[in-house]
Amino acid sequence: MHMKTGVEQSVYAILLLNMLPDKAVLPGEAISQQLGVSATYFQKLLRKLVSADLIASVPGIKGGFKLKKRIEEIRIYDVYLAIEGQQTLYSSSGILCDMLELREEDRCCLLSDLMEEAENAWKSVLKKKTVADLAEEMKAERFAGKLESLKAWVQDTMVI
Amino acid sequence: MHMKTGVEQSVYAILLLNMLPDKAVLPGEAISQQLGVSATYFQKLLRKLVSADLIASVPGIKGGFKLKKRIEEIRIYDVYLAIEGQQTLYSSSGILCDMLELREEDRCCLLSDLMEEAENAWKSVLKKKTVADLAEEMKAERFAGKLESLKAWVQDTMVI
DNA sequence: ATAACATGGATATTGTTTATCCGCTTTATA
DNA sequence: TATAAAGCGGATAAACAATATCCATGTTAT
Repeated sequence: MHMKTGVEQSVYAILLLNMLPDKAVLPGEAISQQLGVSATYFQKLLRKLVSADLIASVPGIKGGFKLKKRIEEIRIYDVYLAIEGQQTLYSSSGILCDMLELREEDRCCLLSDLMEEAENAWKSVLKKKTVADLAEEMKAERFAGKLESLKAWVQDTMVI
Repeated sequence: MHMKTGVEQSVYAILLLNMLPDKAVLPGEAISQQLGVSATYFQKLLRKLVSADLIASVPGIKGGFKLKKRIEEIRIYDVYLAIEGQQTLYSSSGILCDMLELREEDRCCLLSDLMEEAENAWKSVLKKKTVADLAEEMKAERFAGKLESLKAWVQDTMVI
């Protein structure tokens, strides 16, 4: 039971895209190179972010990706949902139904309600924080110098 | 990202063991047969419950498993922990460290704190409920008849 | 027309979970 | 004291999910 690495990668990709000036885009390959992850696979994840309407894609030469929403409007939960999908953390395998010889419709799993509550508690924390909050944290002094290099890289790499 | 099926199986196994009179045990094979799961694999899970001190095992002929703690003292969280282990739901892959060229020791993952908080929120729900609470819910009328059959099966199958 | 990009499907690789097998120890009982 | 039935632990296989690659296609600036 472990969160996919794509969630972390996506959050940082979004932070990169946020450094773009208006109208500019960043090619998928450049992003994955900066993140240090598999380019071909990360393209698949970028697709999921597009489907979730978090980022937009521009095809053709001078194409790439850019934000579709402002980072203030992108919760960590939204990124999680885009990458991991709707699947719940727990789903009953119906053991109790089988043991008690009840029909599935009777919803006889004793754990479902609790697990749902737990998952909601978990999600609600992810809903509290936006990518903008993280961008704010990234302004800390200890990052300052390196952050400038990163912004410079974006300026160099973006296409307009 | 999905919880192992062993957690649900273990909870119901514990509920079965709770139907045993003092001194009696239930062989692992009988338990897995009742649950309708793979016997050889479920033995491994039973071992984890033993290691976690939730149940006790008795070797030799007339051996088997019985509860070590009262179900009032077994939280769903304890079962989860026994089966899934200490591994956290999220762990940083250090992407930001790499991008900003910082050392790992600088703990520069922006998500870690949030994810830890979310996981704690999740766990705290699992800590609120004990297996005894579920045993109580199982007394509902709609289960009544079948529950008696189950208890009868335990009486028939247990060894003393 | 061409080159650089995203798209989507098919497929391979890797890792984790689930499942099996076997040789071992333990213990009640014949 | 031999035996049978149980748990124990290590090695290994099978099934599944996550990660990664490849390729044919569509789009667009030059």
